[in-house]
Amino acid sequence: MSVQERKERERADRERLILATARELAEQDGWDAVTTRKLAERIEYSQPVLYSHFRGKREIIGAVAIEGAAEMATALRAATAAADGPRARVAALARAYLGFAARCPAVYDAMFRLDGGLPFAREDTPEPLKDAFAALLESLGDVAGDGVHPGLFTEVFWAALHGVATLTRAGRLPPEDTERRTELLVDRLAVL
Amino acid sequence: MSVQERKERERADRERLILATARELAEQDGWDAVTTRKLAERIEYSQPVLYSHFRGKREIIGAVAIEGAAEMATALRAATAAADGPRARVAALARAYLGFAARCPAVYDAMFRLDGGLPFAREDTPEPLKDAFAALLESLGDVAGDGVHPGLFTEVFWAALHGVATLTRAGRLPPEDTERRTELLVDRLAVL
DNA sequence: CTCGATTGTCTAGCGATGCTAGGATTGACC
DNA sequence: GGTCAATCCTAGCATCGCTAGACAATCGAG
Repeated sequence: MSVQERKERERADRERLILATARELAEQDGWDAVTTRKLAERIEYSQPVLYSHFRGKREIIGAVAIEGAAEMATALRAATAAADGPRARVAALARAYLGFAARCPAVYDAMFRLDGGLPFAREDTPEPLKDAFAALLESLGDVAGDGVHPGLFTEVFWAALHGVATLTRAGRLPPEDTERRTELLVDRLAVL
Repeated sequence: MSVQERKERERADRERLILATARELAEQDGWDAVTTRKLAERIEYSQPVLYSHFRGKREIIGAVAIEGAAEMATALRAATAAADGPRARVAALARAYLGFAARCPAVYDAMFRLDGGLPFAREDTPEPLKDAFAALLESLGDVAGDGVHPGLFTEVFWAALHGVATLTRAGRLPPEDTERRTELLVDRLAVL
């Protein structure tokens, strides 16, 4: 069975290579620049090989989104763990979220802007996506305020962060005032 | 000079037809379905005619965005004018904004999600875009709270609405609780 | 060790896309 | 009516995501 195992391992390696390369290309020049041809050339295989791993480009985006969700979750938890006091924790969360969006715009797009064919806000939502939301909920649930459902509050806070992130990157909001915007957001939305 | 005038009039008519058709197609099946071929066929001209009016698809999207901004501005002003009291006015504004985004998703995408080649948040930003922001500012400036710059507050409120609108339509947020989310947003962000 | 069968990979190509060059046709003016 | 410029269309380019079918490598049975 060792031959089989080696093959499976190699296949898994190649799949990781595909995702890493796709991500690299996307971060460099955006997802439109991630063509199946360019991707295939980079991994030194022909195009059809990609389709033996993923149904198509959409599924590649979806896979990157899941990867990214896991990373975001740990980034958020790391940021909030280092802060003390609810105010500082929420502020750290917001900064970490926007920092992730600014640092990895392609991954962020895969997660929240593009169609990766993933189910959201459902039972069959992939675990990493649920967990990323859970990471938000952990810090935001406490500051939802009386009579406000923590999940709903988290959704609203998340949406506000998402709006700032996307509008900023799309050039709709000047990036200089990001810090003041997050301060305002934290101070107004969170009940401390 | 009457011949010239007629020609210019016909040209302007055709340009309006192009935009209306593009918008119709986009609202039906999304902007990806708005191909230059399909668009040309619908207006009963050949493809190159489109390029005598617009530099390309991007510029068509930009033109639709400008149209949409004007409509959104009037929709927002109509909604806020009918409300009395600052709380009701802000709530009406939020509802009108999200209503517009839900009713005209393609136009909304053209305005805030896609690349229409338009400059934003600058001096040379097209007037309708500035005016749409002004429409937001008119109702939100009063509830920014002491010591908070009205423009900054408007940006944040807008970003929050934008986040709710896009995440909802992308299937990231269940649409049922939209009303509760806007209530929360209004109550927390606005200083009454 | 040989020889089918299976697995893996690649070449080549399909239908679409946005966009454009260059020829044809129309229509205004003298 | 003839000339010329403006107008429009046919045809095609490069590129896209994706796939069929040929080819080569590998495996297991005799």
